[in-house]
Amino acid sequence: MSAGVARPGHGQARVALLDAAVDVIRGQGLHATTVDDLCAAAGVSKGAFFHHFASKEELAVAAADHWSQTTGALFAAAPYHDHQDPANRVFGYLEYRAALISGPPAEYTCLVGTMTQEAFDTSPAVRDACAASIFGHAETLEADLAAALTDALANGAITEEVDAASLARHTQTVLQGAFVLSKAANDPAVVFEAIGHLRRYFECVLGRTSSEVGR
Amino acid sequence: MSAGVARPGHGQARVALLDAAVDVIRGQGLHATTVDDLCAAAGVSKGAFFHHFASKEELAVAAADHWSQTTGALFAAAPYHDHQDPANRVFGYLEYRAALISGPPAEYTCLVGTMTQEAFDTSPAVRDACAASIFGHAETLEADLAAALTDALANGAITEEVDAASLARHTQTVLQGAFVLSKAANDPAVVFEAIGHLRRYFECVLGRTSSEVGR
DNA sequence: GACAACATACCGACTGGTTGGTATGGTGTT
DNA sequence: AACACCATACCAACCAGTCGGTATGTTGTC
Repeated sequence: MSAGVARPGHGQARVALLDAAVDVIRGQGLHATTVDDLCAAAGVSKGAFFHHFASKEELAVAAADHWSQTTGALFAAAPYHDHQDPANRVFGYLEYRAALISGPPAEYTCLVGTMTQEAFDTSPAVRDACAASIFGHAETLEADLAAALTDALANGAITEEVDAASLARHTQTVLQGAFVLSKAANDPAVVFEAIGHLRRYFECVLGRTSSEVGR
Repeated sequence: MSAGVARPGHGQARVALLDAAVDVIRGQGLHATTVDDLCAAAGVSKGAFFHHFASKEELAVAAADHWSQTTGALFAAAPYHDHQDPANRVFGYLEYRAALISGPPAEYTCLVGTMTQEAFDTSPAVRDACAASIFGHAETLEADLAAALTDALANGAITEEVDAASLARHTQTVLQGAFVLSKAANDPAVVFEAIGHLRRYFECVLGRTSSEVGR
């Protein structure tokens, strides 16, 4: 994804380093990734690194923010928002997540999920940035889930309404867990499996199937 | 949990180090944990460390195996196996998992889930040991789930049977994901939430409620 | 049961390579 | 010429792993 060999142009070192951080850290974790690793992957010198970031920890925080922004933009522009029915937007989100899974785990797993585990005790700043990214992304699903739930309640499809915010968080729970198992097995199949279970759960909670979602 | 101050008795250094590894690595990850950290936590010298383990990586593999054995024994002796109904054994498992959640995240989260993320690219041996632990534990749920599913199918509670092995894996997916979110938020509540969603999913898939499980 | 011979368990100072971070110098743009 | 941007050389701290040595059993022999 990132440059690698070719040296980035003038003024591009910062983003090159952030992109490299996403690639490398997802594979080997934050602490196993050295500053030199990042510089090499970004095709940038150590001077450039410390010109833009005061410390490795500051880069990690910036990488988490960068991740939030790039993935946020990706999902904001995704086609599933076009569905009229809010439930279809929810199912469309799951389909879109599945469509993003390809290649080795380091390319489709989540940066902030990986960093969270390591940063928990060693760096509150990184941990908080990761938390903001995960829970911030979950919040983008809340409105659609809430609308789908009230629709289902009005239609009589369900009798009991579960909490939309909690359901949105659960989506991230399942995906993060799927990434862990997927890395352990070194196999993307686990992620598809998990998304399938999550879709079935949503069908149950929303009292309907997802068959009408255009594939 | 482990000794800490008091020096362990003769012949106890190995288990002291393994117990210390479980505690420390769950908090700060594998690579951020130094050999000296582990020796200090175990109350053992560096010489003892390298007497028992040829390298830090070998300790990590041994710690994963140790984790498999201790947790395996814990769950094997857990009371949920006593239920007559296989579905109740499944719901009892979830209750038992929830009952284990208390204190800070480093005390209730999963060692091998934490190490998986870091070891993925850096150490295949550790990754494989983690995978064996996770998927091995999932397999202990398969029989009960399969039995509960065939029961439900026979009772007419459900019409379509989902794969028991996949469902067992999904249990671990949800728990691992819950641990990630729980560390990010530094809050055990997310885990309870996730187990609640998983229970509701099982109720849906098994076509019944879990109310009759003795609390 | 005493004693030699050996094996296992452990200690802690030391080392050589690594790593995060710095100091300084160079280059292009305004 | 001033400034942002970046490269290279370098440093001090750190860390995995080593090594000589001690202490505590264990085993066999008489």
